[in-house]
Amino acid sequence: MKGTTEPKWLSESEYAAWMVLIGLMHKLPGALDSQLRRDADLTHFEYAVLATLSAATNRTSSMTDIATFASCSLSRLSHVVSRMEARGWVKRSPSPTNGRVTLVKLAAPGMKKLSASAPGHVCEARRLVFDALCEEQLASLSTIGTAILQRIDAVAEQPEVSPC
Amino acid sequence: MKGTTEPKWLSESEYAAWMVLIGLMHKLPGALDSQLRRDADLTHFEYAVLATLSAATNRTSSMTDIATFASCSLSRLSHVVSRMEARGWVKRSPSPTNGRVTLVKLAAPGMKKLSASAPGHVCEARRLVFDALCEEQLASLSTIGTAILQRIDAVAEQPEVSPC
DNA sequence: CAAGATTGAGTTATCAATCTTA
DNA sequence: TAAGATTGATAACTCAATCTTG
Repeated sequence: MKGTTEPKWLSESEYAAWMVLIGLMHKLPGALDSQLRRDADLTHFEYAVLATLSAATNRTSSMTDIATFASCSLSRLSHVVSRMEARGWVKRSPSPTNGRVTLVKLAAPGMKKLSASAPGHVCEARRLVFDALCEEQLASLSTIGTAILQRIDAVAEQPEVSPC
Repeated sequence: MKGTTEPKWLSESEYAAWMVLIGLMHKLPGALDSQLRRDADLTHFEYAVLATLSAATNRTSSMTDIATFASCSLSRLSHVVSRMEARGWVKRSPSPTNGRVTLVKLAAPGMKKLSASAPGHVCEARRLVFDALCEEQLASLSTIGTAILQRIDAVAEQPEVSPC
């Protein structure tokens, strides 16, 4: 795909893109956490969980489904949901139709928390990302990001197979 | 810039791009960590520190400069460098020209560790990212990422100023 | 036994306070 | 006093082990 470049190492343009991507990966989460922590006493990950639930049917979702949406391990989610439940934002209950499944429901205080923090967070997203991009770049970002995510998901299935 | 969209909320295309970006932020670090932990008993962040030092003049750099390159806090870096020093990978010493500055030098075992783990890591980078993109997308990724990083750095300077 | 989820132990990150030197 | 860096306490994450249900 990249012509005749040596496959084991990165080309100059690849290296440049890699550095940018790594920098983005390290800085964007921190920047989002900063704003939410400062203004709403909320982790970006907690925000993501609240947002996922608010968009779900009946504001309820299973642990596994939330973990899929939020791109995290079930273990991490379980710890976080425990803290959120202790704060009264969500409520856990076993699924009536499948005893193995835990359903998480967004409670009123959690919805209130989300509503209160959403405008500031959206504003920060606009400041950090969308104000910097034109329509074309926005579409490009979606396409490129989606392609990479597909790779990550595919590799997660077969981590041991090394093509090198 | 986005025409007549309501500034407080995201448009459909913005929302789609945002979800992709968040997913990427959550998954890519984990994917890189997985490969390095499994194959080299190394965090991606530790790898980044080693790589930064290997590229520096005399394989030596100040804490502040490393933190800038690796996009992290000085505090986090200090803890990590302590662990790396305990493993014999790097060595700290006060700067002879400025007593406030700590210089970190990449030691032979650290260089060996980096050399041993680099091919596998580069391979994973290729698998996850570059194999999925054409030349044009690669360039686009650099441009877009750079634009966002500039915003993040600018906001980091003036976090309290909210334009909403 | 496998899927869904939880737990606890150990590790790493974050925040605020501190220390030293220019 | 501010820059550069470190430290310790607290909080969060990761991994492996475990538990329960289908």
